[in-house]
Amino acid sequence: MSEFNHREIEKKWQQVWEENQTYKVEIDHTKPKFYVLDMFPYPSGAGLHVGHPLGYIATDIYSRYKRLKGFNVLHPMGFDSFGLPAEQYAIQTGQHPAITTENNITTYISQLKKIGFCYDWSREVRTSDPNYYKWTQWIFMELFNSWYNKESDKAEAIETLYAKFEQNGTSGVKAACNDDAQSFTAEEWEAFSETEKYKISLDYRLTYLSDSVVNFCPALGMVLSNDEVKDGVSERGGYPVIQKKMQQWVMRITAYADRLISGLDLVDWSDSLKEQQKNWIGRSVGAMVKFAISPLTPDGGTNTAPPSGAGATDASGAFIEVFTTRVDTIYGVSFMVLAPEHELVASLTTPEQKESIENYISETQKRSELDRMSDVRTVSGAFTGSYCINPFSGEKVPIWIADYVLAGYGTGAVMGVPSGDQRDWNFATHFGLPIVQILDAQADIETQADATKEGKYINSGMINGLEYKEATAKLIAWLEEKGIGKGKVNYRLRDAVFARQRYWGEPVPVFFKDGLPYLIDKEDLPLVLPEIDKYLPTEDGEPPLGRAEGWNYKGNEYELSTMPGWAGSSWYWFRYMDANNDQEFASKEAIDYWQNVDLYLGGTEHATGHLLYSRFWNKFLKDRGHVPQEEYAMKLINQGMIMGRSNFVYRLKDSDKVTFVSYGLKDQYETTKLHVDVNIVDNDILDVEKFKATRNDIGDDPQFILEDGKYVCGSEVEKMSKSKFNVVNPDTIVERYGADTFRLYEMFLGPLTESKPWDTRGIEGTYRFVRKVWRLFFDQNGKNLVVDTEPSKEELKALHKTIKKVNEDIESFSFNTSVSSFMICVNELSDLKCHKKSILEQLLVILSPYAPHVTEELWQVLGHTDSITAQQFPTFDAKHLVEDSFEYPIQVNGKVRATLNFPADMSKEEIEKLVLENELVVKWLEGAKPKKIIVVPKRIVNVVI
RNA sequence: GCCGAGGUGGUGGAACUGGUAGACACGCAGGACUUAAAAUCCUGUGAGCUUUUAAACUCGUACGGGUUCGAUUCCCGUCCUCGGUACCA
Repeated sequence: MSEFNHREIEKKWQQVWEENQTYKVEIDHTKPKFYVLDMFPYPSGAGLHVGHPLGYIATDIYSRYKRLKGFNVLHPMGFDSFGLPAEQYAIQTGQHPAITTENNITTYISQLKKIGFCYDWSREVRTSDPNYYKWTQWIFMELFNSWYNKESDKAEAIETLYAKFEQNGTSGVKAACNDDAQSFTAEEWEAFSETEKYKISLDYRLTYLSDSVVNFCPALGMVLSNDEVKDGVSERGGYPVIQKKMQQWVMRITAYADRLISGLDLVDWSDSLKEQQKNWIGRSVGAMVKFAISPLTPDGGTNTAPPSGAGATDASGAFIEVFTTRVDTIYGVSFMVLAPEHELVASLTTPEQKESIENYISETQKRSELDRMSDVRTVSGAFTGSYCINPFSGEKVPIWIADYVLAGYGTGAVMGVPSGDQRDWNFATHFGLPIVQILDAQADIETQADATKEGKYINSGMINGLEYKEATAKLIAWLEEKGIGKGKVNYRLRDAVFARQRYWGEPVPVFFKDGLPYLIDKEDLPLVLPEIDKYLPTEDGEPPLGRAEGWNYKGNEYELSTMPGWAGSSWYWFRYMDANNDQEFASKEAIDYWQNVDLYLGGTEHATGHLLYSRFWNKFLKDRGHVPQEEYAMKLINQGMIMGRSNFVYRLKDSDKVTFVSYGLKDQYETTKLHVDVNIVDNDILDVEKFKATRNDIGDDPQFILEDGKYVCGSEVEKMSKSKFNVVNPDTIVERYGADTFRLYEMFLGPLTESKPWDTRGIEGTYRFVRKVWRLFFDQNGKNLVVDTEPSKEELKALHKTIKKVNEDIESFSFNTSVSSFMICVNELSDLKCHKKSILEQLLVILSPYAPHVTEELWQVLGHTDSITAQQFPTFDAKHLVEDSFEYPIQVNGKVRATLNFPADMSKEEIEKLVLENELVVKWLEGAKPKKIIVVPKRIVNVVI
């Protein structure tokens, strides 16, 4: 084959690799292991677009590179195949999601195979496969059978908790548990029935049932994601959506909050990602404070304040508990705000306020949490009519409700300190509540809040004259002494809801008996998703699984919700280690060898979802002795998104005939901008005939106002999506330019971690590059040019420069600049007319991770019979980079203060002359403190002090 | 709103620790080869301006300030774009 034909070459080598199982990986103790993982995709119906493979190409290059460096590389691929879109499609068409998912995966695999990845496909996993989700369910059961012991700081089997209760009851037990868990003695424990004991244990287990708020659409009878809700109505149908409490399975991720923070020190992730996770967990140190409720007097008013400094809760014992990070500002409290969902709201509302409170609550129910947080400009709230007592000052504090307080964070109640918090200040100003200065350093609290911790306290009772630290300590000590509060660490992180009211997910291996949840027998795993007739909720609003006939466990009802999307993806990297094991989720031998992921690559959009949940599960599995490492992803890279480049046509408004005007002339008319399929646009020039033929919404005889006989389209960069007609399919690109060119171009587009637009035009450059590589081996007539002679100095220099650069670039994930280096190298070798075997051999090896097919082919042209994948990455030899410069010391006052570098071909005399001519520089150095010298090989450029 | 990232020619981007801004590539223009096209090769290409030429000068890294002999790079402020914001995966 002497004519370059990417189709033949790529087809041939993909076949050879498949037949020889070139990329099959086995445990091999003679080599160091290296585990490269991509975040596995959700197989959507639209197939892959050119944005998806970006990360896969990067990891593929890295894997191939590591292999050339002598590592045993695990590089698998699989599918996160449970999800909403397949279910949505099923609702619309009645097609079983398993079938559409299967089809989509088939498409994905064929698309991926065309790009020439070195995946070991024998290890493929699918989260929707019962052989896989058997183990997802198994992990769920392990979590259910565990509790978190804060003393040993790890999860333990629930039996150890029973043992502790038997010995000392709840005293001395430090557990992550539900807030309402009760206390009891060992004797009381013994007296409980088995059922009662079990019921108590439910408050401690790492998965538990809890009430949480969801978007519920009564018209659709469905729970919706925030995604599916737009402006308070459902995206589909536009029906109203309300916030509704629902009992759901929840995972106690908060037990791991501190370890999720400290574990970040063990991994090599970007600071910004670590920052995002830390902020998401949101550890804050503060205090819990109870505000006694001032009881209603018989005439409907409230009591006057009790004597100041009373502290103790009053006779009724009712109180509101708040969490605050600024207990030091407590003397500045001028109101109390509850979340509208707070459980005390109903009982606190006085008859006069009932109507306004109820109106406010119904308004709030229409707004999602995101709306409530985003919109800080609109201050809203309602007064309950009741008051509580500031335990320190004894002052009467009015109780309000407002939707800027969220039920899910802290206690769902906030003490309002308008002088120290801007949102409180806005609230107080809006409703005419007092603003009290509490620190002498607070400035200008008439116009805005000042959150300073500087200065000394004023108007602040027992802490007047103190500073922040002592004041906080004194207040907390007093609270703890009186038993009305305590210092507390709080987290923004909430326990993770582990249920979806949907069909297409893992069934939860739980049944209910006498209202209590029980696990099914492990022998009965997997609990396989049952067939149902329709994928909609039942008439009485139960999840779709409620439709399944005979869906019960030995006569007991199964849990009807399924697991969330993040379940299957929270442990999948272990499954790849031993993907076909039906005895364990992975064998001990495999886990011991592969340990954890050395390089993990995926989008930054997973920062606070998947990447937190999966770390949680990994830590849990480690605590229970199933896996060895505290963290599973040692190095993480976030690839950027590839955006689409949309094209537009401009349609005249108010015109009898359908008329489109070219981009350059559109400003002379009133036009409407319309998306046009980028696949019928070349270089921004519209193929008018194809446009006419493919659009049926433009009439029979559309008119075009052209410029220079062409219709020029406008363009914009947007997210790639079908609806924007800007999707580019990798298959088309691979067919036309080849996988090697495609791989090189994806890398050449820009830095891996940044988002960048796809522009098919630019691919010509890398296509030319690949053909230039071919031209180093064959001339235009297909004559083999390769000679086996000694390479010249220049040739070695060009090669080794590139070896060095490419090596450094791959290690630092700068794939874009290494492609540039290859281009420069090949240009230089072409200019030198270099066709020498020893140079070309090494060039092929370093290029092979990027362009595996063409290099494999040319490797054979050089007379080899083995695969290029079995080679060693060549070592860079510095001696070939001819010294361009040498050092020349600059003396100032007889002392060497600096050295300048000069081109090697300059004579001593010339340098003397230059230095003299640059007397200024030297003199300037004299008066300065030399810090650093910039070395520029070509010429003296600059001196830095 | 909050958290995180980013903004450099017509376009994608390069520039190592603060030291010649625009590497490499696309596009465009001109040329060679060709009956022609494709392919290939060569030259030019940030803006402005002076000059017959050679060449030089001024401006220029979102905007406004600051630090520095020197800023795309560091600091403060503003604007814009993207990701996340807990049931998309």
